[in-house]
Amino acid sequence: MFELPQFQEQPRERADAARNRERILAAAGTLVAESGIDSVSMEDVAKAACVGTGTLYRRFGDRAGLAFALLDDQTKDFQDALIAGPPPLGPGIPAAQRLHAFGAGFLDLLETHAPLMVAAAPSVKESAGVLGLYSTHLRILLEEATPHLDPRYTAEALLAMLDPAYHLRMRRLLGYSLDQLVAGWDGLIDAITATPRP
Amino acid sequence: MFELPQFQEQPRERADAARNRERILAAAGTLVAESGIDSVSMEDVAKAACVGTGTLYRRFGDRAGLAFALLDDQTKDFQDALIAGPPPLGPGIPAAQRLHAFGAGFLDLLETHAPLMVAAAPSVKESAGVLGLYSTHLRILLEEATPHLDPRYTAEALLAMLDPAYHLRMRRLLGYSLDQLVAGWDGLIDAITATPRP
DNA sequence: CACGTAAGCGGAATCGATTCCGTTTACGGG
DNA sequence: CCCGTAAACGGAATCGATTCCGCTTACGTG
Repeated sequence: MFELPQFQEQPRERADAARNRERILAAAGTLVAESGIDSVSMEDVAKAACVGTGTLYRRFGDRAGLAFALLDDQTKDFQDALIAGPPPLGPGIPAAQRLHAFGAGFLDLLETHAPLMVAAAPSVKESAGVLGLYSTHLRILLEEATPHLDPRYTAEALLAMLDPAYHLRMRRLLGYSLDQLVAGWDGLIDAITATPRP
Repeated sequence: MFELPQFQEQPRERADAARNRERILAAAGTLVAESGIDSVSMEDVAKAACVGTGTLYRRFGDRAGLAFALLDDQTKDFQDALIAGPPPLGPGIPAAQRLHAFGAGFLDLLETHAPLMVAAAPSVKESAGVLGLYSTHLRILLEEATPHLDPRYTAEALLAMLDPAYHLRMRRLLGYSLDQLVAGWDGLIDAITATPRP
C-alpha cells in the first residue's frame, strides 16, 4: 500500500551492468574519435572496455545500436535547442526562418557526424526515435509555413535531403562544399514557402 | 597496319569467363526472384551457378556489384525510355510534365526493386554511373522548368527523395501508399516549378 | 598441333558481426 | 550473514563477405 506510481517497470539496471555501459561508451567514444567508426570493430571496443563481446550486444543490441548510443550523446544538445532553445533554432520566430536554421544546424551536425550517423541508421531506435522527432519538428514548422503542401510528406522529403549517406555523396563524391549545401537548402525552403502562383 | 580503331583495349573476355558470367547472373536472378536479395548469400549464388566464390568476386567485385549487375538488366528499359522513348517519359513535351512522369516511373521501379537497389547502392559503378545518368536527366529538365533554382543541386535533392532506403522507410515503416508518394512528388514538383512570388 | 603465359578458377583461409551457452555475480528476502 | 534466482558475463562457435593462392585452361604463336 501507499506504493509510488510504477514508472520503471523494469527492475532497475544492475550496478555492474551500468558500470559496463559507461566503460563501453567511453572506450567506443575514444576509439571512434581516434580513427573513425569505420575502422573500429566490435571486438576492438570490447577489448578496450575490458568486456566480452557478448556484453556489447546485450547492452546495445548490435553495431548500429552502439553507434546510435554514441551519437545520441553528441546530438542531444541540438535536439534540446530545437525544442526549447533560443531562436532561430528554438521557438519564437516565424516558421520559415526556423526551417532555414534547422537546415544549417543539421548540415553542421552532418559535417562532423555523418559517418557515425550512417552506421547508426540501421538501428531500430534511430528510425523510430530521433528521425521521428526531426520529422515531427519539420512537420509542425511546415504546417505554419507551407499551407499549400502536405506537411507530413514534405517533412519526410526534406529529411531525405539530410540523409547522412546522401550528404557524404554530395560532399565527397560530387564535391559540394558545406556552403553550397546550405545555399541549396535555403533555396529549396524559399521555393516551397513562397506564395504559390496567384 | 590498316588497324581498326582500338576500342576494347582490354584483350576481350575469355570464352569460359563469359559463360560463367551468364551462369552467375542467371542463378542469382532466379534466387533473388525466389527469396529476395536479403536471404541470398554469395555462397548460395556460387553453388547455384556451379562456380567457386572466387569467380563471383573476380567477375563482379563484391556483393553490391553483383546486385548492381542484376539491377541493370531490369532497369535498362526505363533508362532508354528516358532518353529516347515516347513522351511523357521521353522528350517531346514540356519539362515539367516529364518531371512528373519521371517521378511516377521511378517510384514504380522502386516498388519492385527497392531492396535490390539498396543492396546495389554501395557499388562504385552504381554511384558513378546510373545515379549520374538520372542526375543529369533531372538537371536538364530542371534547367528548363525552374530557372530560379540551381538545377544541379535541385536534381540531387530530388534524387534523395527517390533513394531506395528512404523509399522503404516511407512504404514499410511510415505506411505511405505508392499513390501518396506519387502525390507527394507531384506536389513538390508543382511547388518548385511554380512561378516564384511576383 | 605443341607451347608459353596470362587470365581464370575454386575453395580454403581470414575477418568481423552476431549468437549461444555454461559460469559468475548482484542483491532482495529470510 | 546466508540463499536462491534472475541478470549479467565472457569468450567460443557460427555465419556470411571477402581475400588469397596454388592449380587449370583458353588461345595466340611458331
